[in-house]
Amino acid sequence: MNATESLPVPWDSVADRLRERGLRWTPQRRTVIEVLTETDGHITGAEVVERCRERQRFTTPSTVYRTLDVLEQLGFVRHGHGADGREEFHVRPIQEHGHLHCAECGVTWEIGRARAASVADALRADDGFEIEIGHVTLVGRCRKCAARG
Amino acid sequence: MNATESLPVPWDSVADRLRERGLRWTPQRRTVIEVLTETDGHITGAEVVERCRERQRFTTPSTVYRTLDVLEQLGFVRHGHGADGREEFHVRPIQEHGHLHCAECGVTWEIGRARAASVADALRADDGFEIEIGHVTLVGRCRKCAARG
DNA sequence: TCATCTATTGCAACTGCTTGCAATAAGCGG
DNA sequence: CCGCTTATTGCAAGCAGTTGCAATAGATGA
Repeated sequence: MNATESLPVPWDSVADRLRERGLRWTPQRRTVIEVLTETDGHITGAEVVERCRERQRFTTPSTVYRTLDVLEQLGFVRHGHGADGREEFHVRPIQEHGHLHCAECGVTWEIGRARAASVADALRADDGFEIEIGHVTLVGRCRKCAARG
Repeated sequence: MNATESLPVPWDSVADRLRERGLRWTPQRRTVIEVLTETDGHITGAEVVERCRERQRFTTPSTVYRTLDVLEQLGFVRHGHGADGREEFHVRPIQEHGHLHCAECGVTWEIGRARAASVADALRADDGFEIEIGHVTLVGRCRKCAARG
C-alpha cells in the first residue's frame, strides 16, 4: 500500500490506536505485544500464552486470546488455522502468504504472494470469491509424495 | 472410477474390511456407522458423538473419534476442517468437493469438482502440489461482500 | 486529585478433541 | 465350546480455546 509496508510495524502506536477506540492500554496487553514483537511471522495461540507466562507468571489464557482478538480487529495480527485446525497467528508486517502442507510427509511450507495469486485468480474467476490465502493451510501432497503414491 | 460410484456405499462391507486387516467389529463401531449411513454428506465430530449417544447412552467420545480414524484409514470417510478449524467429516459416497466460507457474511457453500479443478491446476502448476480440496474450508469474501467492502 | 463509567481481567466451567492405561471382549485355533 | 492373544473400550486427565460473570482498574471529566 505505501512505502513503509516492509518496515517494522509501529507497535508503539498500539496504545493510541486502542484509546482512539475507547479501548484500554493495560499491562496484560503490553505483555502480549512484547511477545508478538519478538515473533518472526508465525505463532500459535498456545505459544503466545506460554511466552506471556514466561514474562508474567500469572497470565490467563482467556486474557491472551481476547487480546489477540482485539489486535486482529486493529489489524496488527491475522489469525488462521494450521493443517490440524489449530489457531495460528500471522504477525505483521509479514507479507500476506499462504501455507501448503503435505499430508504424507508432514512438511509445511509457504507460498508467497505471486504463487498465491494464481490460486486467488482461479477462485475469483469462478465465483468472484476473494480468498484470504493466509487463513487456512492448504492440505494435499507435495510433488515428491504425489509422484510416489 | 467405476459405475457404482454414485450408488450407496457398501457400508455392509465394513465388518469384513475391518477383519481383513485384523481389526474388530464391535457394537460401538456399528453405532458410529449407523449414524454415518444416515448422514447426508457432512457431519462434525461432535455431532457424530451426539447422535451416537442418542442411540447408545454411554457412548464415549474417545471411542467415536478413534472409530472415525479407522474409518478414514479404510476410506469410508474423509476428515477436514471448517472455517473455525473444527473437525468435519465427509461421508462417502459424496463426490470430492471443496468449501468456501465468507468471513464477512458467514455463509459457507460448496464448490464441485469442476470449479475445484481450476484451483488444483493453479497449485499443481506452481509446485506440483496436489491439493486435497476437501480438507480445508477456504476463507475469504464472497462476491457481494467483496464488492461492498 | 478524585469520582465515575465501563472496558478488562481472572476465575471457573465448559466444548471439542486427544492420549495413556488397565480392564474387557472380539475372533482365532484347538 | 474353550482359552488365548491382542484390538478395543472406558476412564481420567489433559490441551487448545471459549464464555459468563463478578471484581478490578484504566481513562475521562470535574
